[in-house]
Amino acid sequence: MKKEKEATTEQQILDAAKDVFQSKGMDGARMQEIADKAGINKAMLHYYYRNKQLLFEAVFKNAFSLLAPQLNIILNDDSSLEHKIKNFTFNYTDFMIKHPYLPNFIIQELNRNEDFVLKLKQNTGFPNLEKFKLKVDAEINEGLISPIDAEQLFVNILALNIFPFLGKPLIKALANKDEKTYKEFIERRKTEVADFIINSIKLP
Amino acid sequence: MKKEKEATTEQQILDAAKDVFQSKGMDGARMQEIADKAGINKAMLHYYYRNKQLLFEAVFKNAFSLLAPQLNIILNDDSSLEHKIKNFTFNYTDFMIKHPYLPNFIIQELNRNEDFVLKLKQNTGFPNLEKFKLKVDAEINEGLISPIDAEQLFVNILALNIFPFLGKPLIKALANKDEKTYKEFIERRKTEVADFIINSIKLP
DNA sequence: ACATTTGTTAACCAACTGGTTAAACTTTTT
DNA sequence: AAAAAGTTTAACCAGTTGGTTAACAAATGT
Repeated sequence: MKKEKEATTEQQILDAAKDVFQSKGMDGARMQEIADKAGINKAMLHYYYRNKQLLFEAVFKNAFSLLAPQLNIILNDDSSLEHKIKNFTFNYTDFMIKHPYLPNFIIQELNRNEDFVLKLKQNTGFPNLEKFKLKVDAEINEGLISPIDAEQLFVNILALNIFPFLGKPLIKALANKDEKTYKEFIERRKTEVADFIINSIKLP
Repeated sequence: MKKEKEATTEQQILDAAKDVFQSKGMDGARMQEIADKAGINKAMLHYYYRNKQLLFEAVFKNAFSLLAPQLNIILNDDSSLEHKIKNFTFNYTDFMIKHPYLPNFIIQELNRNEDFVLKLKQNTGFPNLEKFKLKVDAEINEGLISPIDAEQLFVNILALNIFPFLGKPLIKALANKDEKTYKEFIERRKTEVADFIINSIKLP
């Protein structure tokens, strides 16, 4: 067997499948289009991944494994809440600028098949809120921030960071933005969102 | 022609199409399933709506025409920003609890076909930000709120209100919530989100 | 050297999909 | 009451789709 090419073909398929699935979704994607983009015969897709569903799951798990570490930036480091929020907002936004299809792909497919998330939760490294909750409660007790439910705060942080990518076409339409001004708008959010959150919770 | 039944068949199709399109999206929806759900022959779909694309557009415009007035709650009334935010947050969340598929459907299909939004913008009643911007700037000048870009604020408001519905499966997984605790979580947001926003921008 | 395993292709297939057609039935018009 | 217009159905159709097969090519083991 050809060691190098073996890995390459399988990877070529995965790369092509990522492109097609992320832009068209499970239902809109076509096996033939993936094969064409990978520059190989359609039968190879089945040779390496058996069927569309398994190929899709490989792509999806890959995508989620990119997102999970981003979430752990805010959930599992030991810095102050203020630092967590600034760090996460900046990193996450920067990361998403480089992977613009990712949030929509994950949200869309998670909604299409709610049971699918159960498979992900079995993975080690699936993000966990416990440490974040403790930190929030600790800072409340120290009088550093005003009382707030940690889960609500976490969803607020996610919302403010993820929504601008999910709702890109809506935002462009509502605010009359073209691609350039939209990007500038997102760029500004790298710091503005963190300030917005911290303003809301920090005590003087 | 039968006046009553004429309207009814067309409406039955639209209702069935709404169900199927909103839960499966354009690509995942099947004309046969819509016909079955409407209890009629598949040919009738084409008789009334010509083809899948036009039927889809009818459903989509219908859905968007439900959303637009919700946005105008915050954009076009004359009350204070604080009142706008409280009013919008409460109304929007309450509305979405009753139409849970709506946000995901709109966001998903807007992302699938970015050009599609252009058709919507031609509609009269398409939400417009101008009045909201003036109000924000006015309250900044009056010293009521801290300086903030009106568009950023508006996207923040949208994000905090819409994301919890878009990211429902993700939130349920990350926070270990079942359907019941998720609903309680959303219910609390009707007031908490408004407080979170106002806390962030209001000056003492 | 040669048999075995692994990788690749072209051709094929059954099921499905959106859409059409022609005829039947119903309501409205004249 | 008959013609015209509108509504509904069953059967059909061509193109597409995910997936299979059988034969061929390349690498590997012995």
